Amino acid sequence: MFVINPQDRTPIFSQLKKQIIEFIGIGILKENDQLPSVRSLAADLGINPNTVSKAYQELELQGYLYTITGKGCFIAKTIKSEDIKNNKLEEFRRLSKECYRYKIDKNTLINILNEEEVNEC
Amino acid sequence: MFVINPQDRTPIFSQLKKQIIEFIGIGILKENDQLPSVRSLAADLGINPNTVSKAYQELELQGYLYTITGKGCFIAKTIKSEDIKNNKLEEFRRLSKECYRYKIDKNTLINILNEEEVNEC
Amino acid sequence: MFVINPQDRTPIFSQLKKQIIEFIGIGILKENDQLPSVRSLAADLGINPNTVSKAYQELELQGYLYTITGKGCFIAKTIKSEDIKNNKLEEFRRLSKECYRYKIDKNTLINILNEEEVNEC
Amino acid sequence: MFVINPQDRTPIFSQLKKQIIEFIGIGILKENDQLPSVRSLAADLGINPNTVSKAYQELELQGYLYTITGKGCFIAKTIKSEDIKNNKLEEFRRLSKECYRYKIDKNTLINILNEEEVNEC
DNA sequence: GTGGTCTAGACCACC
DNA sequence: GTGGTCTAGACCACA
Repeated sequence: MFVINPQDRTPIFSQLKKQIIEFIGIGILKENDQLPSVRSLAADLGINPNTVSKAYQELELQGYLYTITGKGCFIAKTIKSEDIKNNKLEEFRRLSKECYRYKIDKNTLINILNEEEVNEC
Repeated sequence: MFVINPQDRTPIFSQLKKQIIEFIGIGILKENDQLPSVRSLAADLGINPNTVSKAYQELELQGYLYTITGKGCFIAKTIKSEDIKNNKLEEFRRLSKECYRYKIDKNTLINILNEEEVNEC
Repeated sequence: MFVINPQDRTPIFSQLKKQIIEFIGIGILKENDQLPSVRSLAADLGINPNTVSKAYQELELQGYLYTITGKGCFIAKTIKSEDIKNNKLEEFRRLSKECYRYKIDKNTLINILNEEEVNEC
Repeated sequence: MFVINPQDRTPIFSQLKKQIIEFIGIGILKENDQLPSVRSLAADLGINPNTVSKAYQELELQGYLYTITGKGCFIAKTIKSEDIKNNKLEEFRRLSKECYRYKIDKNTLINILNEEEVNEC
């Protein structure tokens, strides 16, 4: 389900967090879905359970998960899913602004949007 | 000229590199322009000279700068400007793809493009 | 009768204990009242019978309950009610002290007391 | 400066977090004050640096601190200090409500407030 | 020097 | 079985 790239310089627990947030955003992980257990996921990915635990705990602090000790970790109310989309939109706005500063033409950007829309189908 | 945010988690030398590259891309820094000396820039920004030095060294390795010992650092051929645009476009393509995966509507994205185009004027 | 919040980080058996003690304090549960059986309460609350059992056992150890094997669990002498009030008062004193240390004004605290007194009616 | 009670069942890192938050609330720790380094505090308290680090990191996630890698940890904008007071007030309101439910008289509570106010001076 | 990450391995509480 | 905490010890990046 999740993929860790050891070459990537971003910390393992961050890679994991990012993927979980993405899966919530895309809708693969839904409210009250149970996440794999700390130990099993660690074994699957070949990493230390503490590392998985750290990812889960930070996600809990940020409100993406809730934990029931002795039972497992579960996706929190999907309100967060809207937050995730909004973050993406903010990122998009920032990047658009940057493109304009580099004097990139709006039509060039819209062409890319059209191309990728087709790829997606 | 440059702005450093020490609270930002991205290393200071990276912040500096990024801004120099951006200035080359936008055209504020042109071929053969001289950069401020390591010491003076460090003093201006209130950071360690080693940090400035590290930024300059990496930029030289990547071909953005050339150094003349005893004289200073200078911007290398501005051809890089095109590369930077292309990098931005690739980034834009990647982000668009992601937005579609999040089921964000194309019109929402185009609206943002329109809004930012106006802001830019 | 009892309410369990599995998402709450306090262990379920503690939540249960706390509510039983409160009910004794308020007078809802009186001396010699019978508590629901371990199995039925567990079924009602959708939790593990072991968890209910643990709560009952600890309460018995603390003198709040007595058990008659084969018949069930019963509330012990209600004298405990006074103790509970005193505990609350001690807690109140501790918290008041803390508020003062935080430079919170006495009038602010009295206002809250007045507001809640009205709500209670 | 900080005190760890190993007898206390609450986790060490939580005890530490709590004390730091209190110190911010009381005003002992102010905006931009530097906290002791992870290693030195760990040595002082006789605990593992990782444990201190965990406390600091959670406080950062919650907005109480900011970290400059290579320099240290610093108290964030004191806006948080208001939050801390408000949390105390909420706690006070909850406890007041509870006292009333136990049929504790308002005057009893006000007497305690008066007594503690004197002690504080 | 600073903090950040990771591992290995231990022990605990809860269900 | 679940997650939570802690230690010891290693290595890295940054200033």
